[in-house]
Amino acid sequence: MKDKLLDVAIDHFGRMGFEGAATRAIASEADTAMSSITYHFGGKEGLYLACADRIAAQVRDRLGPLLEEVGAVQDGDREAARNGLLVLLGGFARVMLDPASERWARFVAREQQAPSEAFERLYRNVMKPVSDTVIALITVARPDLNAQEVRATAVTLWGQAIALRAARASASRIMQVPDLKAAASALLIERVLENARCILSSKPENAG
Amino acid sequence: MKDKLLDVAIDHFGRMGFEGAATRAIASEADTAMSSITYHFGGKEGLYLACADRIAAQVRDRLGPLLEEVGAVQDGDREAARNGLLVLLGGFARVMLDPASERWARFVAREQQAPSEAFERLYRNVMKPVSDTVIALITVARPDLNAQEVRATAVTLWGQAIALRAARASASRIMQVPDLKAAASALLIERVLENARCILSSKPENAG
DNA sequence: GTCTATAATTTGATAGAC
DNA sequence: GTCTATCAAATTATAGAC
Repeated sequence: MKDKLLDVAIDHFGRMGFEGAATRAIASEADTAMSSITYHFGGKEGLYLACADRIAAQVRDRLGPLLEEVGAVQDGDREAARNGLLVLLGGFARVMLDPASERWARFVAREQQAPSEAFERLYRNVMKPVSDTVIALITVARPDLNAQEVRATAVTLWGQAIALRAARASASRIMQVPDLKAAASALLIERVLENARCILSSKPENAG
Repeated sequence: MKDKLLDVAIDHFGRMGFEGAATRAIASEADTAMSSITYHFGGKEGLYLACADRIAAQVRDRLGPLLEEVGAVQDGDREAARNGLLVLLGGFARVMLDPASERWARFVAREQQAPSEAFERLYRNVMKPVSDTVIALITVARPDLNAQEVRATAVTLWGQAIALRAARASASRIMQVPDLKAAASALLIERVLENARCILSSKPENAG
């Protein structure tokens, strides 16, 4: 029952925000009484934070294997770093385009715009582990960039994929399709990776 | 008074969503009575749609001059198309990083995740004019891409800049700064443009 | 653990004075 | 145009039965 409440709550909070979502409506859709929320989570705010923890756990399950796969890369092995980044970025873009990410992505998008304690948990449990790996790989792939340039590259590189979810309504209109189904998604991922190859291969005179 | 109500409403709707925002609180912060909203906008929903129109007008004022500046590019003039795109993308990224866009960006971000009639108005009045120009320019700058690849490139290219606002909380943490002030912003814009140069200059064997 | 019943607030809309 | 007063409905939290 806790899990069902959380799934429904993530959807409601994502669609209507913390204030807009009604615990009564959440409980009702989860086929239980509103007071179950008080019992399990202590109240509306406890439920909200538990949603963040659940999202973090789900995304970790999905990206964790990829993170381990690209794990450690030898210093100076640009080719390996580049390939690792492409695997990671491709996987991330697929998650962003996956219909299953729609529900929790709304929740995360709100937290990005107005971060609360829930964002702290999301950042600590998912975003930071991913970005640490990405930064390490870019440092190897682009030895010509200084530390801050590497971080800025991480932001812009991943931004391409983030926007596929964050600006999804615009993206599907620009692609002239009612929704980002298989064909359009494949094309977008291909572009993200093609752009990434170009970005990560710059300044080849320093290459290894 | 209408304008003051709209400014406050954009902020409240952006922060708490349509359901979460309270007309009473909006009116109060605008130093007027709640019934003013009924009088001027017919109700909560009328106020919400008027917010979208106001945002569209503001962004148009800001991007309009740039759109005209890069306006028409000769077919085959890759250099001009590339430069126009860099001007446009740089201007757009600056808007995304501008603290002034924070308020209305929250409103737009919500509409991207769960589009309503308000998104229609935003798309028609701002996003489409911009994307039409971008697509035309990319078509010239990258003659090796087919029509759908051009559109996908527009999405990913602009995605870099969109994420600077849509994932701002993550971006500032990754850049290790409390907020994206001048120094970090300049670095991010520089990276966006550098990446864009790389992406737009690919396949130079077809170049002009 | 789950439920019903209820208390205390808050909400959007509206009527009507000025 | 702007205000106050008021209504019906919906909100969260809580008490207490089972």
